[in-house]
Amino acid sequence: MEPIITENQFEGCAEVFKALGHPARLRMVHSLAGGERCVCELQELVGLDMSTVSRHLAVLKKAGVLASRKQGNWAYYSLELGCVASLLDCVINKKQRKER
Amino acid sequence: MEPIITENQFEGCAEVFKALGHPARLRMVHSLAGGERCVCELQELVGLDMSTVSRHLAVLKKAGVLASRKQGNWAYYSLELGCVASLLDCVINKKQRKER
DNA sequence: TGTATATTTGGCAAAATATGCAAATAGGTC
DNA sequence: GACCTATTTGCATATTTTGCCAAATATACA
Repeated sequence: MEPIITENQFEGCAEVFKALGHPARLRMVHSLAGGERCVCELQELVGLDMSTVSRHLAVLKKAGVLASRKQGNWAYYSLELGCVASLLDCVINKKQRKER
Repeated sequence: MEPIITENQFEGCAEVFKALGHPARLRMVHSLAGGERCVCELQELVGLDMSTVSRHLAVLKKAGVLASRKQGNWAYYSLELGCVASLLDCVINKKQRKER
């Protein structure tokens, strides 16, 4: 009953973690855990160039972390991989407990 | 009661995810979830140069994911951030459900 | 002391990533 | 149609990551 993890699964999984492994992207994901936002809101949140934000969002979408929909001129992003929200809590709590 | 996440927390958290965001590192972490291993065992697992494995392990240790102890000639690494094991399961299960 | 083994570190080249600016898209409005 | 706005894409550059080889460490053993 050992669940065997294939190389493909490791790679897909690593892609998710890699996508989360950037402060700006993590901050945006955390914000999106509270509901969908448009790119301009996220841009204001992280304070990077709009084009840079757009690229970060593309990374997260490609990894399967986010979904997006277009409405008029705006693009709205939302959390697709729901468990990511608890991942964040988990890591923050663990680290916290150690650091103080 | 809103838990405010500081910039430092985001960065520490991102460092953890970043450390997990590489297939070889993820594979080693998954193996270490089953108990501590020496570097040579992990080297065999991932099939990279020993020096490369050592550096990967250093990344994980720096992020707080792994701990290490030295005994004789051998260095043993073990999982320090326990929740990481369930993170992996969480992401793999989510992705799996979507892909097939 | 010398030798063997496990691990880490220094150096380097190739590849990937991050970022901003400018240009291209796409969808609105007049 | 022309114009405005939000977003994405092309390009250039700086930085980081990855991987190996070779050298340095450290520890055990004879």
